[in-house]
Amino acid sequence: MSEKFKDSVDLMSFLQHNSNENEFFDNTEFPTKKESTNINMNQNSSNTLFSNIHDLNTNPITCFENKDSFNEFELTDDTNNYAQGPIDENERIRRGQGGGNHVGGTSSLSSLSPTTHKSSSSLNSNPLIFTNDNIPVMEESGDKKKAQNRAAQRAFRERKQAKLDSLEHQLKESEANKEALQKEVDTLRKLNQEIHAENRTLLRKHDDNNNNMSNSINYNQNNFAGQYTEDQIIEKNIIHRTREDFYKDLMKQVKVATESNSETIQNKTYEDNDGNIIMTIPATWEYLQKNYGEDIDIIKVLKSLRGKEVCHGAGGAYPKVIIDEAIKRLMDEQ
Amino acid sequence: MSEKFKDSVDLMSFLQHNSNENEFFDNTEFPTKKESTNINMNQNSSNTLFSNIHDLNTNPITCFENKDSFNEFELTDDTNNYAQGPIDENERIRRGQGGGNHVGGTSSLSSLSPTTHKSSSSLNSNPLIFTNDNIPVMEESGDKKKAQNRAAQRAFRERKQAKLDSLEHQLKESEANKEALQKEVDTLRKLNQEIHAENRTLLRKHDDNNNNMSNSINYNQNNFAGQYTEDQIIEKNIIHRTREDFYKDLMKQVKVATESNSETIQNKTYEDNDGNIIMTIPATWEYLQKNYGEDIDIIKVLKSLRGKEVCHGAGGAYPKVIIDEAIKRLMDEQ
DNA sequence: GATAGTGACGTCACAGAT
DNA sequence: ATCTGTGACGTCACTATC
Repeated sequence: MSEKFKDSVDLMSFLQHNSNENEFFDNTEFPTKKESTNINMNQNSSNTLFSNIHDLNTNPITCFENKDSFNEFELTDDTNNYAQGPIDENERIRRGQGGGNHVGGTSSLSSLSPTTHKSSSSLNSNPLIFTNDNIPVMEESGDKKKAQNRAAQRAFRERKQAKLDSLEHQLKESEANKEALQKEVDTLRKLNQEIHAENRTLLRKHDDNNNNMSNSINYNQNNFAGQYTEDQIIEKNIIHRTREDFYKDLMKQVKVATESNSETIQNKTYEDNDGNIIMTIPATWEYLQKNYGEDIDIIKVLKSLRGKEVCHGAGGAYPKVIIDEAIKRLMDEQ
Repeated sequence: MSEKFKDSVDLMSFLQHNSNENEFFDNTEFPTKKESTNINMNQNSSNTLFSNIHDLNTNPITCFENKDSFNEFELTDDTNNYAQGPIDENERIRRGQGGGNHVGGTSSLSSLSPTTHKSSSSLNSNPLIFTNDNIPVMEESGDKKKAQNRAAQRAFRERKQAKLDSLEHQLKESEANKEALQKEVDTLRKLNQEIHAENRTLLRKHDDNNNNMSNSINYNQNNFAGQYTEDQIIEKNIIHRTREDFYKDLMKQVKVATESNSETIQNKTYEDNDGNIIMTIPATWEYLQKNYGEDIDIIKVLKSLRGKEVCHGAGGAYPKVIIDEAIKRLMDEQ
């Protein structure tokens, strides 16, 4: 009963219902020996009541960590507000509900359970209040403890819920980011493919033209004797100019690449005759650093790669397959 | 009390504690009128007990949706397992705990609260069982309902927890994916830049050649009117030829550069504002390899250089002074 | 060593589904 | 009309922390 009305301000209604309730309680599982407890009960109830009113209403701020919790009880007075969201204190009172309906039992009874209950006796500073018969009536601080527990649980639940909400939000955001990134990857890949294709086309055309050119040169040669050297010269000039320009461009590229923090991997990465990607050691380093820099010990990988170099003039190179294998091994180890 | 031991199989211990408890319950808030309730109580308790044993133990599968819930009670028998994870049924019993400790009160009492309680009376098909005195003893289906509620709540909690776990897992995965995608984006972007630069170089080359060609074409044009279209065709061909040649040259040069291992160093070496030579890590590698490849353990040097990186977007670079110092140290060691 | 935090649970109210 | 799912809450046991 004290539990039942613990949070209730409605002392009058409690007192009103009292006699009737006693009628009912005749059939409780725990028959008590005598009377006089009625007075005790009332006394207890009011004690409990007041202590709880103090705990939960007059000074709720002490019970709750954040203002929200507090406002919960201050803002709303809608007693019909069952639908969603936290329930305000009035509503909680109105319902007189919750698992804690220890109807007809004082909290001290809990210490009587066959299970080991240390809390009631060990955790309370003033464990028991005695009537003049020296019969333990109730634990004042036991109820205090209960009030604390209630508040703690409430706060905890709120934190938990907030955490859950945040989690959900994070996930949503992460998924959105992922999608955006995936789109970007697709776009970039496509773009890459296009440019690459263009470059390849240029290359192929170049070869064709080369042939064309030599054909045409031959043709010219056939048709115009003596033009050989001139054609050659022109060709050379063109080549030469091309070379220089190329080199200039290359340098420019390198500069841009360096400045923009974009490395010149292509200089160190190539395909062998079978189409396997081969990376020189510097390229390997870059590759590792770029893609796994935070996650693995690059030097370890390089060490594990030692001796697996394929022939390469510049002091060793590794097939990308081998590198990836080594990375996988190392990551599996971790 | 029936609540207290609702889920308990330990009827004996309950009975043993019974008398003592009655002593204590003398001071409950709800003194009952008479005796004979003792028998009733036992009866009730056993009723309750059995119905709950049935609900929760002998036929637990009816209470829980999934096999996991069921196994919970089958797998573990560790009564000391407080630490984490769900508690098996034995543990639950041992504790005899939970909010539902309606000590000393039957569930029917809840309907006596001043708040409107419809459930007990309206939601139960067989609300009350009467003793031969026609005194309501307990609600058989009330307890049934409670058992159902317990099971439902338990299942719900488990689902909720599973959901939360899954959520966390999803988030983790999503984040990992995100990171991978981000890396891919970076890689692709870089690659794109490179290819694009290459493309641009090609195009510029092309334009240059174009100009060259068009000069000569113009010249030709000047000389041979009406050749315009043919010239255009030629121009196109020539342009292509030039491009291709350019590209070949590019490749050649790159190859030379790579083989001779001389060109690419400068790509990664630069001077800082004070004129100090700074080498990126790949540059360092090349530098070491080229100049000391046979004499020292490059990896050792790199290791000794660790942590001495200066700021460099591409993942670290070392002042040449530092590198040389490290080399000297290592050589002195040997 | 009192207190807060947390895990587990049971109870109730209520909304829907059946 | 009954059952199920869920939100809210309180209680207890235990741990961590100051």
